[in-house]
Amino acid sequence: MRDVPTTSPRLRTDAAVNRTKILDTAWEVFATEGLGVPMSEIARRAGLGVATLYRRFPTKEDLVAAVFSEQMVECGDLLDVALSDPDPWHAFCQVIGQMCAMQAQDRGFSKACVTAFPNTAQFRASRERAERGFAELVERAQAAGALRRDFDLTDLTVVLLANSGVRGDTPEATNAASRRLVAYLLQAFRADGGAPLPPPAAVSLDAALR
Amino acid sequence: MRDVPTTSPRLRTDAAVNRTKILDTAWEVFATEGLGVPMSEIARRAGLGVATLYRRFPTKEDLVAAVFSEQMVECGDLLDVALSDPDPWHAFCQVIGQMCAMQAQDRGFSKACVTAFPNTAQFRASRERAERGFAELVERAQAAGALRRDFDLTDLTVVLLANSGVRGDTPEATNAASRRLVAYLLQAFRADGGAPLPPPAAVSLDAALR
DNA sequence: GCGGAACCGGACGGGGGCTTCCGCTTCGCC
DNA sequence: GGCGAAGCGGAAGCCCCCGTCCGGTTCCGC
Repeated sequence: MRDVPTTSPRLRTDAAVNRTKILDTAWEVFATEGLGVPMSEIARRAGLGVATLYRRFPTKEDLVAAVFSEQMVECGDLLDVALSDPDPWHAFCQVIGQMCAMQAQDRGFSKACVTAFPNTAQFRASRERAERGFAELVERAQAAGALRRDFDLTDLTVVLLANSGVRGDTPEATNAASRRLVAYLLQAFRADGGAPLPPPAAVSLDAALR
Repeated sequence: MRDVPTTSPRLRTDAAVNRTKILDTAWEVFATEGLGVPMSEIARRAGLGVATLYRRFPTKEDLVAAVFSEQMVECGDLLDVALSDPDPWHAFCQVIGQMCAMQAQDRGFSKACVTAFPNTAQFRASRERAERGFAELVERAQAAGALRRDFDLTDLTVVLLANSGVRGDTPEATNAASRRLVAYLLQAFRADGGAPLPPPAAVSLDAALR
């Protein structure tokens, strides 16, 4: 999937290996440190020269888009699973929860969602598919009387943006805070209410942004 | 208040005027464009040289901290008002709503909350005062049976972080999204539930980050 | 094996932002 | 009004990061 971007004239074997190395390294680094990491650093960690990165991905944005596109596909898959769930409310909760968990665990993903990424065709496609799937899910959950009727599709964006802002001192704290937020929100999304919450998250305002 | 940081040997009148100019300009620019704006740009808009900024505020962080400290005081005042409200739940909602509104209207404020600001004494003081006040408010609201008992003080941080992540294409969209989020969260914080929501916010994932 | 093309890596250029330096100006006390 | 100190402005220094260039190396078809 990742070796055939569009209509590549087939990469030389060593180049293909390096491309994978770059993608894997970038994925890990972006997830851990965020998108602010220099290209040279990624090259260094991948054990390659900078030129190799730029030959494969002409600009940094291209690299980020490539890494991010994998995540977007993951989101789509996640939605497909949810759509085959017989319980619409359970499916709805799963989707929200898992997307937010992905965001919380991957610093780059959050930023990537918000920053400029409208340039890849594949990206647009995945995204529209996800939106359609989510709309279907919402409709089902509302029809079942589980989801409040004034829930709007744009609320998904609000949730994702809000969740992207949540960040703790450690990955664990971030996850905990995200889970806490999601639990509150799902509570609010429910037509009725009343469910136990996960433990409070140990985050502080002093948490570093980068 | 702003002319006597700690134990200043009294500023020359022109210098004091310029200091105010800097502070006002910085406040406006940070609120509008965020913290990413270069020092030179702030100097230009204030009609001053760069050196003047740096003489008054040795580092950019100092300038941001100075601007932000005014906001923090505002937060404290806001809490005092709430503490004199006879209805604890109403007061609680007001505090959450107003703090989030401040954040939503001021791009710099959100970032400033999250980024490094532990360095000013005045800042620490304001903040601790705010925390104590909020704790008091929470206790009252819980005693009145309006706020759920498993609400934790750290949830305020989660709310503020989440709200700081919400950002639309326009200031209006940002405000709308923030209001929407807050309404959902307050709904979830309530011991029971069920209240109408403000209209959905017209934000998109394509919203620019800076 | 061998030749050419694709590939690799480190050094280099360009730009932008934070911060400092220096000669000139302005204020305010006497 | 005069003089010293504080203030001012713009230019220059420094560092970091994106993106490019060139000489050497490795792969792959024949």
